[in-house]
Amino acid sequence: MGDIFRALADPTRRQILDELTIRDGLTLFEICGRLMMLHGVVSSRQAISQHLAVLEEAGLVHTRRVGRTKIHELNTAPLREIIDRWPITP
Amino acid sequence: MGDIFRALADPTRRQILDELTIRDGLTLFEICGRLMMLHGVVSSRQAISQHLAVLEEAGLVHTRRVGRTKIHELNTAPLREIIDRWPITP
DNA sequence: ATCATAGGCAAGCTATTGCTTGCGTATCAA
DNA sequence: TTGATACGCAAGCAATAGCTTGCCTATGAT
Repeated sequence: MGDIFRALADPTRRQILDELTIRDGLTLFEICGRLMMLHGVVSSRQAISQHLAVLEEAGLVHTRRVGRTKIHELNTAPLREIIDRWPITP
Repeated sequence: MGDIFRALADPTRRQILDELTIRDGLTLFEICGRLMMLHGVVSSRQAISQHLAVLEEAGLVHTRRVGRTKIHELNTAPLREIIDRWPITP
């Protein structure tokens, strides 16, 4: 299992999580398109693919292949580690 | 205001937050000592000082000077941004 | 069978990060 | 006032991260 903190450290990766929060189950190309349209992200497909690999290693994204596409699904469960580790005092 | 995600990305900085969670209001030298004793961290004083600066810029640590020492206090409030941004679904 | 689509792999480059080193400043004790 | 303690500043260095480039594989359509 990878490092969720390192995965969250990159702003593009956080925007990918934002997109999956809005609309889950996107393919790589769909994520590329939405990031460019809605956030002005200009990264290449390979860059996004590498970001998705980091997110997947951290357990924040689960994937499954459907035909020649790959569906990416958000999994926020690992974020619980953060609030368990440093309790948020109001 | 700095980037809390980048601040959390480094393992030494996370251990600093751990120490402040156990015992709050430590000085730089106390943090250095406890990190070395309890976690086997071998970083220099300057390295820890730079880490604390990053944590302070991110708002995760507040400081106040007392004589010639500097008291570091944990502030977990910025962590709320994380759970607000990506709701944790059980 | 041919071609286009969706994605993977790996090497190379550049910017950033974390660390060290050396010196400087402020506070306290003697 | 002299010395020791606690910390700050800034330049330099090595490791890492993110990105690009080029080529490859697999699935689906015609």
